[in-house]
Amino acid sequence: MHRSGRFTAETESQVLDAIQKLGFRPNVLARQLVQQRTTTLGVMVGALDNPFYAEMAMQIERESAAHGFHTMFCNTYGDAPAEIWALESYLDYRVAGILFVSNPSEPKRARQLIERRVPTVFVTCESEWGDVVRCDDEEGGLMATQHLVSLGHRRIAYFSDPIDDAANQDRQRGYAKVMRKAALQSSVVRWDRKSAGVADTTVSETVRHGATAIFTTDDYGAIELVDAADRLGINIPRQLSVIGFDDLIMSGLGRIGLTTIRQPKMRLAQVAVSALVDRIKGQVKGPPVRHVVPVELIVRGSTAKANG
Amino acid sequence: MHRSGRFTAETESQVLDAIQKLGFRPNVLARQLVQQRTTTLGVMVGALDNPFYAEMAMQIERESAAHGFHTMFCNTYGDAPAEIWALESYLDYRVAGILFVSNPSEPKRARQLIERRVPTVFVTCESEWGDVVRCDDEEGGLMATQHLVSLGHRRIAYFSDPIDDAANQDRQRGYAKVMRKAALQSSVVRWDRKSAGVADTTVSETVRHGATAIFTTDDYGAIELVDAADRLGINIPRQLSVIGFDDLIMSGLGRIGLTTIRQPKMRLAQVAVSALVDRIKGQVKGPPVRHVVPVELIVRGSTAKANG
DNA sequence: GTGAAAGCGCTAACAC
DNA sequence: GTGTTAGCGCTTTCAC
Repeated sequence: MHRSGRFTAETESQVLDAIQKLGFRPNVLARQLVQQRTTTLGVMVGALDNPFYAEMAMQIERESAAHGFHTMFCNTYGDAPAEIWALESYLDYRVAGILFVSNPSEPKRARQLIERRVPTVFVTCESEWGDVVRCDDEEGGLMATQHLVSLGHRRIAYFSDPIDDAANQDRQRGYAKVMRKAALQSSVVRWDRKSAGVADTTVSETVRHGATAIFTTDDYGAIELVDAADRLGINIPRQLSVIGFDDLIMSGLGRIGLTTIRQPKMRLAQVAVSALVDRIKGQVKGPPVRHVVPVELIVRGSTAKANG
Repeated sequence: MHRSGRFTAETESQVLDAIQKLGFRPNVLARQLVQQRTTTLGVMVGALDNPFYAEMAMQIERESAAHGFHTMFCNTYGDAPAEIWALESYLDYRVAGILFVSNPSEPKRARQLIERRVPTVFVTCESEWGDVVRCDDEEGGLMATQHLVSLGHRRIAYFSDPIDDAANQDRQRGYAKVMRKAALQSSVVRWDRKSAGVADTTVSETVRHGATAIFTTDDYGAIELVDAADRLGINIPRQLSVIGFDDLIMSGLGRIGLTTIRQPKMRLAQVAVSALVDRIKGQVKGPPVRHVVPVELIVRGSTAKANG
């Protein structure tokens, strides 16, 4: 604005009033076009009806806004074409950066589309070429399994996600390490939770085979297992201990009371958005950076001493 | 594309290859600038860590994508300045339309900012000047209360949200109508769920005053009440029936088992996005339109016959 | 300091 | 049809 003495204060305020009244707003599109940079972030997130993603999305949006960035969201929903469409749109919009909250369904395509073109950060998931912000998933797996072992459980099953991503693998590795150390036999169950009734049969099988505890790769799955156990009349935690991973808001409800490994979602979002913004501003250059955020064991009612 | 015989097929495919290889993508900003229209939608949504908003956000994003529109989200979080910032940003971005999923915290400011400038649809909330897509909230209130009355309850309390929006009022009106008709005394409790321990004292008070049933204005609140009742040792539904509103995914969990009035979230999103797109394309003109979507009673375990 | 001019990457309108 | 041109609304540069 030209604040010279050229115009009287009156004229100036009249102009300002007019701007207010007419609701004039500078055109961001034009500015961004000429400046060759935007303040838009593209966020790829698994379905928002999964509370973990919803909670992450919320934190990311808040954090981005705090940095002056606007967020465009896409529920990938495991739908590869939709994901590619969104990714291409982000490029067309010349987003300043991209945030993956869940693994791309077509990692190679995603990579060739965006690598070296727009800064990208992977939160809660893995990548060979972009910055990664993750919890210490192996440590979490260790803590979860150790918790169960220290409660006297000997037959502990690990329930893995059908989407076998890095987080899942690391948690499983933590599990396997503790089991080996304790000279216990590992038992990994991969279940497809999409199909109805699968939880029931899987839990029932697992218990029939003698398991007294289950470590599930995420809370949302754990809650389904608890639901199944309830239906089957299997008492939790008396007959079966269940521990999850994530610490969703709903996991803390009295009726759910899920013991779990907490992922600090706000912290993850903060680190991820900061990392992305640093890349965008060019304050960080060079090879991919990895950020690891610590996890925490939250003990609630779904785990108890093994009887006998 | 110029598909004349001017160039050989070979040349053409070479060019196309180059486009692919270099990852050329047309600049949406430039196109939108010259076309004077965008395919971006701005969505104002209460905090995404509230499952109702998360579920709505997901449906809206999916539906928008199906119409070829991109969504920018803002968690209002009841934070008026953040909301205004987002709204102004949407205008700066020249969004094609705006969707309110929760009431603006500053309705007047919001109105003067966007009215007659960009098409706006209010889903699940109310407006005097924009299109509205809502459930039949009064009918829902009627159904919920009728359900409790028909179970033999005489002292039924209505738990209202501190944010006394139109949806809340309509549900309350439905409640009041049924109570009057049944010659029962209404009892409306307004509680501020933000403060800790409030649920406990409020529930305890309500039961002490003789209530055997509570109708809460939303499931998320109802679940908190159930949690409180559990802590207080009040058995649900034996001593206290609880019915909510929304039908969140988590309300259907065995351990929650909340009787509720379902808002069809997918349908709401479809109608809302269609209405908005119609306005954007100019296929609908003139005064605000109201769309009403029917609700449905879902009976689960949190309500039962009144004893005595 | 101030004002004019160039140009960001597209689309639409217009001659040819 | 096909090639050229103007211009969307800004920022930046460069004379003055």
